[in-house]
Amino acid sequence: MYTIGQVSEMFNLPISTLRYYDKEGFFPNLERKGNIRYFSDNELEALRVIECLKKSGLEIKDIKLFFEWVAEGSSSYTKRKELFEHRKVAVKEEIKHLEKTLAMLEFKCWYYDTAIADGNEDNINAMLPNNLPKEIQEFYNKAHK
Amino acid sequence: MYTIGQVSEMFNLPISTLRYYDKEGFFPNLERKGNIRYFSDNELEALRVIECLKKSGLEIKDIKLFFEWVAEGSSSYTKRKELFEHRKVAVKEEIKHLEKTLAMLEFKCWYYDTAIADGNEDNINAMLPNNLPKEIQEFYNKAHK
DNA sequence: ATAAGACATAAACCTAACTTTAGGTCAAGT
DNA sequence: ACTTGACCTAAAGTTAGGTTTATGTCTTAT
Repeated sequence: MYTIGQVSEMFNLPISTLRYYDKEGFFPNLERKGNIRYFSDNELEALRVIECLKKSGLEIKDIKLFFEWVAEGSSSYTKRKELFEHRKVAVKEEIKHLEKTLAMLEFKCWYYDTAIADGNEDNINAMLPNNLPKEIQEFYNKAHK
Repeated sequence: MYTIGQVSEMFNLPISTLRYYDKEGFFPNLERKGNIRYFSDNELEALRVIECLKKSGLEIKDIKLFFEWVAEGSSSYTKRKELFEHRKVAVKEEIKHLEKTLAMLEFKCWYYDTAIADGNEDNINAMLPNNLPKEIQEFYNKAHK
């Protein structure tokens, strides 16, 4: 059993955020003793799920919906499974998008390394868009496709 | 040369967003003929940089700063290079975080597959936290570390 | 000549996800 | 007795990043 202050430290989340999540109904089984919240492992796992779903791109109102499904019991297993499957697809796409972003960043780092060495961007611009060094050309193409 | 409507289609961005970016100073060399904007390859590349920096987690006000550095010319090459290096680190961290998220999603998919097959969560709960099937245990550990 | 469609501006408006404020309870230490 | 520190609530406030609205211009097709 943990107080809200302890959970705040453990998850590096402001106390106000934990209260907000509670108000949103994310801890339906949270225990209280004399108005004070006590978090159990149950709530810690709920917090991990919240962070996971949030990171996957789900909005708070839809995470709320998920916790309503949990409250419905075993009849909602299939719905819950499908939610996680869809989130998996979304996260995989997001990672791909970030890898494209990374390619642009690699290109730009090379660009400025070269510009610093040359003192100007003339040589680089002469190589664009198809005569860059092999490895850099790959970054460039990935970032521009 | 492209009109704002064409660029909007090409980048799948609302016209209002392009005007907003312009107002923020992201297209310092944008040409106008009789008050109408004409976007060149220059501005398209600026848009790619904006999307890249935004995706990397940079705020609009800091992207603004970057375009001010560009306007300063070659004296800001080093600053610009450092910005891209830092963004690279940030994106790599973000990808790692998403991979952890993905591990949680994989675990949850298995969890509900099993719950659906069993009709309840009892068997699963008996395996937690250390006696899961090998592959699933790895997802679980990654998601809970 | 008039209606439609693409362009323009300034300024007000919107939304999500918190965060802050103002006020209060309660237990422990000095 | 009183101050400190951790907890509580309800309600108002904040912020980023656009988006919408109201109004107007200009060109082109009917």
